Amino acid sequence: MIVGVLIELTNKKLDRVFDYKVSDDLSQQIKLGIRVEVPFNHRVLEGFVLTIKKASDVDNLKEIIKVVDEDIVLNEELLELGKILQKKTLATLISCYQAMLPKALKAKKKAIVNKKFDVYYRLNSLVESNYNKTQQLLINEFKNQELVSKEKLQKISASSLKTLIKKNILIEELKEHYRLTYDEKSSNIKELTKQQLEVVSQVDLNHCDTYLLYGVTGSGKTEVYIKLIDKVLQENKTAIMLVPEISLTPQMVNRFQEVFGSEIAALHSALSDGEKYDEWRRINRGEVKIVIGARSAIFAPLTNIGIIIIDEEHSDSYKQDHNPRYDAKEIAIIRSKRANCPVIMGSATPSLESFARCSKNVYKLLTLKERINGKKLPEVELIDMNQEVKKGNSYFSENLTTAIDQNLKKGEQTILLLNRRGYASFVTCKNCGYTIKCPQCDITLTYHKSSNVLRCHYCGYATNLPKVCPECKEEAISSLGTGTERIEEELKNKFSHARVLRMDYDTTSKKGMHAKMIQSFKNNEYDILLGTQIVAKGLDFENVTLVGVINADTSLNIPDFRSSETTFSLLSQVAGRSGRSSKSGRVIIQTFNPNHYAILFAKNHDYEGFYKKEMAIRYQLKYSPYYYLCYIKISSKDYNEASKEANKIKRCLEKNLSEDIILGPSPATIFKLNNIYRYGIIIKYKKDKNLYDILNKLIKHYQSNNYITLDIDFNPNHF
DNA sequence: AGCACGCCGACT
DNA sequence: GTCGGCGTGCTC
Repeated sequence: MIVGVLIELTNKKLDRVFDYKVSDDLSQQIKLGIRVEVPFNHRVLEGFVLTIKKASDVDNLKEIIKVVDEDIVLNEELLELGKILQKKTLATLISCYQAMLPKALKAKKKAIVNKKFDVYYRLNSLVESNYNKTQQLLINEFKNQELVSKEKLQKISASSLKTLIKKNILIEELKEHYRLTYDEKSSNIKELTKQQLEVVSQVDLNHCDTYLLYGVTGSGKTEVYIKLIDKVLQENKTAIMLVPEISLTPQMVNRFQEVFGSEIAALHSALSDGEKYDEWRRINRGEVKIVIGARSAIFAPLTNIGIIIIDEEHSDSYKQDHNPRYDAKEIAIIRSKRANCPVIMGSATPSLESFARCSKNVYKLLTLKERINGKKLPEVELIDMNQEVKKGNSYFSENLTTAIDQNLKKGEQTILLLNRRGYASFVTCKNCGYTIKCPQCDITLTYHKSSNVLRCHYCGYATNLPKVCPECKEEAISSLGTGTERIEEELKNKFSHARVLRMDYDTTSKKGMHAKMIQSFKNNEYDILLGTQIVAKGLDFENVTLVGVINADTSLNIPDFRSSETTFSLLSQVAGRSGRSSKSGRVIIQTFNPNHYAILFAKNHDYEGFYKKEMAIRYQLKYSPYYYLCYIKISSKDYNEASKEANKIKRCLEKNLSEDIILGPSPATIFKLNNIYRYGIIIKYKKDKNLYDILNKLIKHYQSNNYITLDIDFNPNHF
């Protein structure tokens, strides 16, 4: 037997199958998609078996060392999906397979995750007639069952257990247990409103259509998902439910576990490697019906899928921002075609791309117009910060200050959003205007007050805050910008008695912290929740009646053609956090651009108005969804080499893609990162007829060039 | 990727 | 002489 093995190395030159002989005693264990250990150029590596055959063109084949798995890791569907993924992303095939698996199951010699075992004992023989005290104990314990856990035998000392095992009276048996446990179901599916039922009835569960569920915040999308999944389970099929990222997953998992109990498995980054490993195997063994997770959960090895749901579909986290740069929404549609089941994408502020597809009848539109409590969306007040600054208010306008004060007095809660996208607290010299940047990445360093260091958010470089300006030598360094810490300080000054909970990347990075904070805010242990975008997403607090946005516009200023869309979406989402229960809510948005359309449409809760306006702009500027974009990044240690090759590539593209628009090369947003210079070329195209061929040729051409690295990103989120 | 091999300069 | 720096080639 000969097998073709795809080895673990991520190198374009090695991204193909290598043949190996299989000894007779290993051949029964060999299956497609299983991991094996092979000798490869003076070392031992792991790889996936992709082909099984009788003969090879290569002579002097080496032999497989061992088979790593008992169960198949990549089933037939995933093997095929990996190849599709490779064609779509132009990443290496091995990286596509690795991306589909939890760390513990990737082909990689290191990264060992153990199974967890419980120790049990079996009573073998007790032949003596006069039982001593321990033996009597044993007889009692084993009266009703064959296996007794170690915990139950605590009355017997460790040393006597040892002797019993030695004498072969007790036999030790290990039983694997999964790290996560789920309680049994504790509640039923909520009664749906007429509007929700209408939506549910419109979904054809036996057809592979894609639906966009456009429902305002608080319209009860989650319950629609639950109802649909319940229907699917009754057909004895399974379901995948994607949520944006960690922040939302625990909540969603809790709600699903109330309804579906232990039929669910979770896959998201808040889990440890071991937990992910266990959850994945529960899925692979067919022990669960529903998988809830972040982006990569779209590759869950479920069989017989009956529905795929993607919540908050506008979130950019469904697109992976490193190789393979896949989009989970695309993968969902591919899998749905194979399973002949629907895909449901839900959002209060759908991505322009998805909404546009509805208007072309590529997706089917489902609408939830009303909030479930019958309440209107909250009144939104815009504050012109230009005027406030003249009055001497820098962070908190008069109106926001009074509103917070009133809320504190009423004992109701407030959420404050600090829009920090593309913006953070940084340090400049008041004298000469010099801004301290990272020596490796050319990125403005972010000031962290608690540790008094400046840090690069891209490479991690850290330095102490200098006393004098490195440029003009004046003692005029001061921190600008508005970090959450700064605002928190200001809040404490203004409302000394308020209990403020700060939530941002720094405070929630520890495992489980995020969920804990949300719970304590829910329990009314705090008056004010202050945070970055993390507070805008899907949270549901009964007692929140005021939402304040400190600085609405920072995300408008980032150099990205989607900045209006992300700003609109963020503001709409956060406004929806207010007044979700019987109490009505209020929203105050502070901005320096009170006339910007993204902010005005958000104020009026007018998604469709925003959609029309933004679509017109995209049309004019030839952006998505009118054109597809492809971003080619050319990077090199050598400044001149990078620019020279980037221009060569541009010329090559122009020659071969006459119908497309080719922009650049221009320095990437971060031109210098880790001492590597980066140029970008943008291709705007309508048809991809020649594009993939040309790009594949370029990749091939540069694969043996040690000075130039090519990176290709279709539908990029960032440049 | 990372190991072997080979070619060159520096040094106990 | 020989240690070690790194450029090049190769991997079933």
